[in-house]
Amino acid sequence: MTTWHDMLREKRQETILEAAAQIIARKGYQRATMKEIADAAGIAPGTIYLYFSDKEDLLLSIAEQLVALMPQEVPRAATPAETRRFVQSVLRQQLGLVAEYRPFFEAITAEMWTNETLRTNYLGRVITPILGIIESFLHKGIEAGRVRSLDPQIVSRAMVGTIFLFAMISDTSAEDYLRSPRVEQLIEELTDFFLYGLKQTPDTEVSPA
Amino acid sequence: MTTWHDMLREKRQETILEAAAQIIARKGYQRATMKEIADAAGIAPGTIYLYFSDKEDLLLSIAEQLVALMPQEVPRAATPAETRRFVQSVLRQQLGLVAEYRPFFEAITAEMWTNETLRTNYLGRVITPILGIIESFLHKGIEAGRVRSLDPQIVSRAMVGTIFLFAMISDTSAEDYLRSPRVEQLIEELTDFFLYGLKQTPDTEVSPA
Amino acid sequence: MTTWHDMLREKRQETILEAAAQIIARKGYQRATMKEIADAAGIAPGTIYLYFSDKEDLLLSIAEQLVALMPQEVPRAATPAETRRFVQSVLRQQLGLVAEYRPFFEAITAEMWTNETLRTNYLGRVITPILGIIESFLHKGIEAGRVRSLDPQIVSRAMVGTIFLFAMISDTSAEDYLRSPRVEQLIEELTDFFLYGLKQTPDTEVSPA
Amino acid sequence: MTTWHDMLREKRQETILEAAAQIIARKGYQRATMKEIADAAGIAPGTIYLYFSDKEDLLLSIAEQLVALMPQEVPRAATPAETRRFVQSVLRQQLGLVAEYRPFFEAITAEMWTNETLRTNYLGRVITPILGIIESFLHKGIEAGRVRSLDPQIVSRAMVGTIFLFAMISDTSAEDYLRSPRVEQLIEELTDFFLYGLKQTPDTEVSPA
DNA sequence: GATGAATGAGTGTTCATTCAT
DNA sequence: CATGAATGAACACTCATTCAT
Repeated sequence: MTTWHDMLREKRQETILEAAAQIIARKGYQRATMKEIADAAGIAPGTIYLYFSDKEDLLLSIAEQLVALMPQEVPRAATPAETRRFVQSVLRQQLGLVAEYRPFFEAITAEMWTNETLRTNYLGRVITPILGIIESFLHKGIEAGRVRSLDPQIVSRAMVGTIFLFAMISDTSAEDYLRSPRVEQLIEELTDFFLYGLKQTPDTEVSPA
Repeated sequence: MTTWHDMLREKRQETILEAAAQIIARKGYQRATMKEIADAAGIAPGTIYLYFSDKEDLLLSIAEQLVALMPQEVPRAATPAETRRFVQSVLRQQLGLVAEYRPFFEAITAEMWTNETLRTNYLGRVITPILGIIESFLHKGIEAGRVRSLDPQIVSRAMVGTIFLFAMISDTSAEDYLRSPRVEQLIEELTDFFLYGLKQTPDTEVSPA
Repeated sequence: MTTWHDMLREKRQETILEAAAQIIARKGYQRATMKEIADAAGIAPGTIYLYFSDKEDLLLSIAEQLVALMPQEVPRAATPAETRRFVQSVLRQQLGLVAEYRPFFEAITAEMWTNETLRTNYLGRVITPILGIIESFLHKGIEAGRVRSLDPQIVSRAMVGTIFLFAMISDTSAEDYLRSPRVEQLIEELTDFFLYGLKQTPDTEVSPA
Repeated sequence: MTTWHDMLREKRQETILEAAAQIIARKGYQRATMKEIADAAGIAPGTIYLYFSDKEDLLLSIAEQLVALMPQEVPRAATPAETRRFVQSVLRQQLGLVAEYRPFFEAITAEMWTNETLRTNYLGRVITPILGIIESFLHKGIEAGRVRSLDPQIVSRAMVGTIFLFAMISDTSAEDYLRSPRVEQLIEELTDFFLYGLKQTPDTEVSPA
């Protein structure tokens, strides 16, 4: 077994990937140079090619990392109270991931618009699964009468869109919603909004915790 | 008056800008070459420089176009029924703009993540005003007791995030939500979601049209 | 006779040539643009081509102007006193020409080093004639015993080199030797130097005017 | 110690600089292309940029080479006979330098007329020091009564102008005065001319060797 | 004749990638 | 394995020249 050897190799790969994500997130894929990435990783440019086939591979590997991170499950919700818990879980999980792996998300987000391969991968393997989890939950909720009869496809996208926007503005603007304890307030407000909407109705139960 | 001459010049500028937006939206700012843009506009590369100082100017001018498009006003809402109308107006207006000027939005969106100048301009002059309009509406609604006591900053961002996501996936995926009549259904569903949330409550009035 | 017409045409040619010399002298032939020259001449770029075949032609025409200016004669010197007058005449004539047509000289001087055609023309038709006049004078002077037995080719070049250097530094540096009354002092000193050299000898007659 | 490595690097730099001087001397700075220079140096265009920041740097480095070459001293002259030796030394030294590094001189000479930076550097660091040495010598000579009372500023410029002209025509024309043994004759004649001038005087001691 | 908008060939420079050490 | 010097294709931009008006 070259276990020891393999671990070293994997460690080095990770170092490079982190450096790449950092640089690409900041400057964009096109503007990031292999030299810069190598410098940030503390190695020579040529060495990158011993671990990745080319620059594009670096980008796709960053996306792959995100894919690997994505949770396959979210706590099921069976009772009405769990609808709230589900929404909170999704928000907390996703916003938490973004906060932790921000350079990776940013690197991919910035590039996906104009890179077919990347978009397919990212949307298909990162976004779509989340949408699927949410949609699936909504379906069951609607069937069980716990959720109003809304189009799950549309509502799931609205929720992901919200997460997406907060993820993005948190870094690019001064409004850092993802730094705790702000993130907890954010989750609370969004949950409330998603559950009960804008409208004041006489008997809506507001945030029953 | 060289009105005729000026119009010709403006027309040409527009042609170039449209071609540039098209190409940049598809390939990204960095990958788009001046030659390609010139070809798409049906002119020689050098001609672009008679109308724009450089490639960057082309990009900023695309952003400027978007800025110019942004509406300064949205119908005020005074009565409960108008809360619905306001949400619908915002959605219809924004989704409509995106649908019509999609290449412009896409070109800027793709580049803004890694371009400080552009981001400042775009966020500050296109996104922030919309957020402001929504926030202001929510404030008044809350004061008037028409809207539940939610954080306007957060809710406005959730709504814009939703719009943003539909705008983006509409072109890049097979799911074209913005082509009528689907867009009308989308607006209806989102309005409903935003107004009343997910939760089924015994006496929530659902979509009273 | 299109005399009137021809004069107009010639006048316009001259205007363009002066503008060209001005710009080219300042920025160099390569850096000078046809647009700049046209602007300086108060016409449109295209118009230049009605008077000159191309940019190179402009340069060669400037050289041609200098050729036309060159005097064919310099006062003969027969008596000893006239040796001084000859040297003074050459200096005054050449330095005067340079002072008056400086842009033309500068434009050509800057470009001749790297332009075969120009160099051939300029050296052959402007410099060589002057050298010839001086050489011829020296020959006769030597034969007549008025001038020491020096190599006329070499001495004539030394004199022209001196003129050349003063012509050039007069504009480029702060040392403007060509502005009167300094030029008169310059001529006087140079004449003295050329006639009697550096060396203090007991009975050398110094500047007997 | 990367001494060996450093030497290789320096050698490569020199090769590029020589190629650049060659090409620029022949075609002029503007007309010389980086591709041509690279070809002449036997490398790829991109490689030049590993040694020089840009084309301008190449030109300034050529000038810098000349600056480095300039002698700081010339033999002092104390006795009358040494006046002759001083003049000869200056001529021999300067003409020798030019002959050896002609491409460097030509490249700079051709460009300096229209390049402010270059002119300042070249005149200030190459020409002015020589003028200073000559002027200083003349001053002392005049004080000591060995040299006639001439304006040192003017005479030094006349001498440098002479050197300048021979340097230039030697390559550009068919008259190659700088190839030995002609250069020795040139030095002899010029020394004689500078020391005693044109005028035949009854008792001037001619070239006492 | 005069114009100046349009052209498109030409060039400096960057940077992903290779490969001799 | 790691290096980093060398490569050369690619691209933004300039400007002499043309020609429809």
